[in-house]
Amino acid sequence: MNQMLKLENQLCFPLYACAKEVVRRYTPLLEPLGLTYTQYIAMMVMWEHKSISIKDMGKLLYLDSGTLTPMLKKMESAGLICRKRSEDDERIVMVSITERGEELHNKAAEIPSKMAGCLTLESDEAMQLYMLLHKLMKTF
Amino acid sequence: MNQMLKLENQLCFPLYACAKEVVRRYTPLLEPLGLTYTQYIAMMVMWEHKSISIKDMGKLLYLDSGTLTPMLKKMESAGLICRKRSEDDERIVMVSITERGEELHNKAAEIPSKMAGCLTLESDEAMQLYMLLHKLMKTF
DNA sequence: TACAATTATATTGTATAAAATCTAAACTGA
DNA sequence: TCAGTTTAGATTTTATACAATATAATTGTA
Repeated sequence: MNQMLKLENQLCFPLYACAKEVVRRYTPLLEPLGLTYTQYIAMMVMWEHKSISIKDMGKLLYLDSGTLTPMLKKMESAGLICRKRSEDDERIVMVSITERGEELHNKAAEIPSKMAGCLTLESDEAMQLYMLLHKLMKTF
Repeated sequence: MNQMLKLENQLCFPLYACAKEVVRRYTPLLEPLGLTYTQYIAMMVMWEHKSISIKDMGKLLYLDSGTLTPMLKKMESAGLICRKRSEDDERIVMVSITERGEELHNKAAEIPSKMAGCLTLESDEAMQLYMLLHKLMKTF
């Protein structure tokens, strides 16, 4: 049996499994905010940028319009953001944060520390992991 | 603005984004085998175990029956595996690899090295990442 | 041995994801 | 200037994922 084709010898599998499990741990923390994980990272973009095109949000989140369009429409009907075509260039849809979206920022404040408390890495290990993942991301 | 609620300060986001991008890089490599990434890791389990219950496969892959049941049915109709209820305990569905499933093992042999070639990590960095992810997985 | 609790899988509903295709708007060069 | 190309989003299709619920088989126990 090809040893490389064993799960335990794979680098990509723990990456895939860890990511899923971490996202799953977010679910109960985000539920009171009415957000899914993907919506939460979209809100992070909105809290920082206030207004941004769908294209630029897609670059930041590594998501395409097939994922973003329906999700942003849901978030709009939840009153967190609004979508409006740019007047300069009608191809571009600008997404802007609403009052209601800003209010969620306070409620979300405690989430990062709560998540950090769930994970078993020491802070130097977390930093190492952070750097390795960023280096790996440069591949893409 | 809460600095912790910025994408760039998150540990979980690069984990999530990396995992997605890596899986995306598998797609063209797996296409000739007619497999998706999730089906590929399920085949890894089958190549190693030959026969296993859905429950045990779920533990290995961190997937539940809601994901596995429909996927394994597809893989069965593709002739890669067969599903059969255990005679000892009718609740258990045993999944077994077929000839056709075994044949795919050879075709898959070159995939791990091709993927490794796509990634920009040095081998010691890859090993570090491997260990950190496994440590993180122990949280779950 | 009934019967409550547990277990393994299946089903349903909701939410991503990504590839492929489509559409309308904007750009570009002869 | 206008046909061809590019670009930004939307749509469609297919495939996960997971929570919640349902169901049938098995087990534990009074």
